[in-house]
Amino acid sequence: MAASNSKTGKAKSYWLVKTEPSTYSIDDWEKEKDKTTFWDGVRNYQARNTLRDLMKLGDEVLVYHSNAEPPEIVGVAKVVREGYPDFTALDTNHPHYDPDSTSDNPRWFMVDLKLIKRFKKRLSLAQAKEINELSGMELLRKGSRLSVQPVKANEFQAILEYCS
DNA sequence: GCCAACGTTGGC
DNA sequence: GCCAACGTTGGC
Repeated sequence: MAASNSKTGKAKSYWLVKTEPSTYSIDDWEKEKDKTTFWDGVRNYQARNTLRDLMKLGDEVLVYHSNAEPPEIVGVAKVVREGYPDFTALDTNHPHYDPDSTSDNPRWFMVDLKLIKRFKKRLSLAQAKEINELSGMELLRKGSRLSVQPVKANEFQAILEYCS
């Protein structure tokens, strides 16, 4: 039986988000009030659509450190607020400001995520490549750059098992 | 630091 | 609508 989402009763979905630890790491996240943060700054349409339309309350999200040594999956978060306009795109003083996004017609979206697990045993990209179950993972696709991406239930499960 | 892969822009 | 040029991502 598939895990169900406690809020909607529908099947839970799984995702992965990337962050560069030199900018925002899981340690920074840990210090947030209620371990909750808004996932701003995504400026890619496919990822935007995921944030706006697909990520639902209670969905679980792998946290990945990109541009890191080593690059690795470091924990799990969950969606605590569904898609809403990314206000940093509307703020002229913000580095993520986008003049083409307006409050009437917002172009970029974000969700709120709460950190729920820090892996004691992290899964590096190199290690992930050794796990058969993960061979089809979007993260492992050559040239994959999507910063918000879907994860299959069996992939999520395999990663949890490895990291616990 | 290098560079392959990718998404976006803009001339035509 | 094509596609070259460009900027960015992100592993190595």
